[in-house]
Amino acid sequence: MLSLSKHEGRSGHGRAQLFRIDFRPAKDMTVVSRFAPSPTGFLHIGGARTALFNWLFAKHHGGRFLLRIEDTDRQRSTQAAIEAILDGLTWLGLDWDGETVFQSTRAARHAEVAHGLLDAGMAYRCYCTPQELAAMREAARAAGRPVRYDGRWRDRDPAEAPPGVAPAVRLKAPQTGETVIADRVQGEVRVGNEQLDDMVLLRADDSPTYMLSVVVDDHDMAITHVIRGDDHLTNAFRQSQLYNALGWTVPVFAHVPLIHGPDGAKLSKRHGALGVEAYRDMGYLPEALRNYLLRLGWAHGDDETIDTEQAIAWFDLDGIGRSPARFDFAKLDNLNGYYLRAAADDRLVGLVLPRLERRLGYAPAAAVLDRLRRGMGGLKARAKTLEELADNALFYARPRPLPLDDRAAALLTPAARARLGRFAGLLVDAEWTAAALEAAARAFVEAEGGKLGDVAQPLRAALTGAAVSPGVFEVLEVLGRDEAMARIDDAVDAARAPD
RNA sequence: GUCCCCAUCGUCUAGAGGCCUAGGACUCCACUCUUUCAAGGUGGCGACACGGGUUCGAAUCCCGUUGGGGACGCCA
Repeated sequence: MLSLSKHEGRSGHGRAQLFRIDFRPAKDMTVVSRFAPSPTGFLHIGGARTALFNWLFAKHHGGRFLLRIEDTDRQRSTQAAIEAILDGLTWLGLDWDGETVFQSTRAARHAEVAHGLLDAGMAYRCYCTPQELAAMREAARAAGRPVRYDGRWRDRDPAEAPPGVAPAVRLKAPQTGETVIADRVQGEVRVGNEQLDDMVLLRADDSPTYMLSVVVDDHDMAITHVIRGDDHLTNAFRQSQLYNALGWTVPVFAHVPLIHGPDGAKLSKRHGALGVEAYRDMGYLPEALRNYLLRLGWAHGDDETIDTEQAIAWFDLDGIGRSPARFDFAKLDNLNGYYLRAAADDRLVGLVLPRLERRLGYAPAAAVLDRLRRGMGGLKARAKTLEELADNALFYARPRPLPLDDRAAALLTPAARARLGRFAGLLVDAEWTAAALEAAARAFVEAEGGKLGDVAQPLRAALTGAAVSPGVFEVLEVLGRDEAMARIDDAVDAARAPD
């Protein structure tokens, strides 16, 4: 029997020791993890992280990652939410093994287990009405006592049951001693059994409760590791009691701290508790979100940019911290910029195209597509998100004459336009590569006197309509001689137009 | 109210009693590179919540305080 104190269990060192002794899985034990969302809304960012951790853990150990939709609340579960969750996981690249399990289809099995407990005398029928229960809770709260069911039907003769009241089935939970959870993240957590009441297993309509369903399904699906948000930590005590009553092996628990908003409070919609599809729409790459979520509450030394292959090699439960982390868009942006720069140009073109179409109101022409392909290197280096990338790419897609923003207009002074006109004359039969064009520009300013910017900036304004863009000679090359000369002419001609 | 959990720069974190004058990353600032803006490079600002112990020695172990979070449904 292991008799480490709570505190030894909590320290990093002690924890490692504790689990070396207690939890080293048998050599032939295959890890089976699962993600078990309830389809009452989209796949939010916290759920996505939980799914990622489970997925990574299974991959790391060469095990299986299963998906179970906990749709036992028929009122609140929707088909749209199920699809949103599946889409979200798919977009994130978190594939699951085997068929998706729908918990609602297993109600009969759940009830069967509960009735077995009833037959064995380990559960009992409770005839309390909802009103009675509510009154009980209110009285306890008012008296400053713990709020829980008092077990009034636990040993009462069912013959005394009031007529017309359909009973719920409750577990006859231990009333003395304590229940201990050996949690891979939280350490050894214990609670006195007098703190826990007799949980409902079956409702009055014979439908199973979440508490029953989870335990039965995790057991039947042979789940070895339950990794979930630590809002479930107290549920783990009750579930542990149920496992014991059933004589089943308790899985390894790992309760991961929740993600908080920037103000430290529970993540709300305002903070970013959005569906993953919202992050997709905001222009984040799935690999960036995966990396960000991985580092939120988990660390591997000083490593920051960790691709998925590396994450699989490194991920384990010991690296998970126990304090809640706050969601930070600035860091996500930074990581997204990194993965944007690393992404293949063709892939980015595909992602940016629909965004351009939305801005333009029509599908860009083939020539534009070609420009995007060739100009992507300069474009992707300057964006944090695909939305920003699309904004910056717009000048490649817009028809002439290009609208000028204020700073670009300010750049095109009469003198600058005149200079641009003279430079354009040299361009007519120049070799059309960025390097040659830059050399030409340098030669031009050398001859005229002045800095490269004197010609490069007006050129940028003429070509892109903005004062900020990818390298102007790259833009020149990508646009091609005809389009570039036409854009320059537009700007120069405007100089001749009467004010 | 009861129970449980947490506490290192603004944020994410490294940290296993001496390698800590506390490291990295994001943000911010400066410089650099430079045709713009990014990216890159260099540097800077910036933290062990507080109080007691234990110890030759504490960010690290113990106790308490304070602050934060979570759970207390015939929801999941």
